[in-house]
Amino acid sequence: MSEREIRLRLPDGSERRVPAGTTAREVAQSIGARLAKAALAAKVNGEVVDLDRPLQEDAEIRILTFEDEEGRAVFRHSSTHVLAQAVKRLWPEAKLGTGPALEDGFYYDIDLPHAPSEEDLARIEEEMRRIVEADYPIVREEWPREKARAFFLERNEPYKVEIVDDLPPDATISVYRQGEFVDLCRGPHVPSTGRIRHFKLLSVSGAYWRAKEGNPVLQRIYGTSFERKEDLEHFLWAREEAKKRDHRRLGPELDLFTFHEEAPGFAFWHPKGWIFYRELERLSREVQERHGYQEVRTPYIYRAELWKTSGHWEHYRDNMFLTEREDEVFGFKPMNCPGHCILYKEKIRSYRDLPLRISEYGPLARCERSGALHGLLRVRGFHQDDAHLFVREDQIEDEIRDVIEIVDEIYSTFGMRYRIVLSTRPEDYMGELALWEKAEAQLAQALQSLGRDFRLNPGDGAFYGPKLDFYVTDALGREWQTATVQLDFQLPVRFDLHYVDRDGQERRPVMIHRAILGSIERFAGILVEHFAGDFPLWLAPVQARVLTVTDEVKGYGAGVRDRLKAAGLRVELDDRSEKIGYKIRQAELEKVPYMLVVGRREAEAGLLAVRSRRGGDEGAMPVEAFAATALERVRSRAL
RNA sequence: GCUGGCGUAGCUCAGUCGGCAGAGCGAGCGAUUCGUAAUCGCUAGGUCGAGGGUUCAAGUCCCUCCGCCAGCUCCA
Repeated sequence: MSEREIRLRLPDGSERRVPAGTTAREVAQSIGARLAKAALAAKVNGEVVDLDRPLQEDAEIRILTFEDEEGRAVFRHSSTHVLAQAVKRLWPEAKLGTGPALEDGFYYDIDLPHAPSEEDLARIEEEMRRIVEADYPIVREEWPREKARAFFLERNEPYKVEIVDDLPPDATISVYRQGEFVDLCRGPHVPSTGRIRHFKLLSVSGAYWRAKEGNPVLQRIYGTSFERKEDLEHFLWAREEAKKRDHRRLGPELDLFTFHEEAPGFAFWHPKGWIFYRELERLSREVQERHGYQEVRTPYIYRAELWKTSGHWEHYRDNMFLTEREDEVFGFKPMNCPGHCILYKEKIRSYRDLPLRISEYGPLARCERSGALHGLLRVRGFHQDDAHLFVREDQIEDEIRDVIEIVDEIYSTFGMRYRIVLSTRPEDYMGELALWEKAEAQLAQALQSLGRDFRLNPGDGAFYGPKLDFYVTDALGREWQTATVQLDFQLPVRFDLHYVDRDGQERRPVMIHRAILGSIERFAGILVEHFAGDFPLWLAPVQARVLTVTDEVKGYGAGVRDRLKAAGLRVELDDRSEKIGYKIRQAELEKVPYMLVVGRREAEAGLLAVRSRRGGDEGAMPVEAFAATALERVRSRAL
């Protein structure tokens, strides 16, 4: 047998020669014992494979560990097999569906006679622990189609049989074996069950087989797993913490907003919540005015004719609130763009008028399906920090750069980081190919010129234009899609928009839909959770509360409150005949940033004693000195 | 919209086998005049989500609807 050699290129650029047939595991071992121990799978020429896969050709290879997104996916995927094995041991009649990895966990859809209870989950976990202890090797086998089909048929796994039957004729059919358990699976997997040491089953819900209504409902068992115990513990802590700061609990508790069944999907903003909401709008207006945006307010109900022109009638009608009057159908606007197109058309536009930036904070309504509603995060009635930019083709790049600067200004104010995803032309695109390519190049160029990393999501754009989506990360590490920049080549055609170019010719502008906070309602909900209701001073509905120690200083307290109010702070007075500790406790629970204690000492010296929610007792100071510091924090929107 | 679960005082929850609707917190009133996270006492507070049914009797059992929750789905 000839000892053929192959060349492997490692991520650090180095190259090494090994005999053909060397496994990824052996490569990892040759790199280092630590890496070999951490190795979960390997990425060979872009394909994620088992560590035991023999390498036959020259390749780029990367050993995947839990630090890699793909490594985690393999780890979680193997976790689902441990889960499935445990369930099959406890309920042999269970029929397995599919069990993929999620971003921070996994699930397995299983046909069980009854929904597993909390106790059942505990039993499954116990069984999983035994499987992990046993440390079964996870072994890949490739089978002929008929063998796989017969095997799963015989084991009474109709869903698996269905998957086998649906695989393309030329597909390699692989199964993975661990102990007595065999699952149809493309893989790859971690080397043995002993790797899945730290896991937790989280919840159960129903899910249709293959996500198709009408199909049988399987029990979807959710769980998560980590390589390190601390990471699992941190994950579970963050989950608990998320529950605690759920905006649906904190909102009413802090008297910000409520929901009522009389108007599902629409928020009632209370006085305190509305102060917070308006501060968000104010920030948006400030930034956008500086960037040359012009705010307008357009109608919220239009004749159906308008929605036919815009294409919403065809594509979005199911999500619209429609109403009929005098034999005519009207629709409440789900978006501002058609109204802004009407504004654009009012005049003949010159190339000099562009870019034209029209912003609006008006009410929007989308009839989200009842099951989709979720506090402020998914509502039917909302407002966006919306704007439509009408630009020449050659202005796209500059304009995108300007939008990204706005995004920066706004998100840095909240101390939130974000990442950008560029989605490009889908298969069913409309419009000219040349325009698409030019626009996509400008989007990428804008990002590159600002030195921004971004992920490419090829083919995920809308049929009318490519887009940028922004995902912000909150204090618990959760990601939220908020800002979006959407190029639109179709609406200008539908509304027959044009401008007169330098040469006197009429040309088609490109429209850019963009929102930075997105739905302000939704963003408000995200912020409540991000700050756990503990808002920075500029957002706090009540910025300071004057607390009197005894009744004899009521008058002084009222005076202090009035002076601070006059200075421009949002201040309340608590002069009830309660003990100071009680008043402080209450103010703390209401998350008031500054508690200003006034007793006889302060009254005599003309001072106030500052206690800040974050810093505790900060000592006494003159009223005006406090006002000046506080106002400066508000002005700078300090965190 | 679909699957499953839930709905009792402002909030959190208890309510057994169908047999007089409860607690804590909060609220109101009164007393207390106190120095950095809970002073004491008294009082009020309910269409048990809505409608229908079974029963001598329904918070409890059955049906329909509404809302909420976990998912699915959707997200021109």
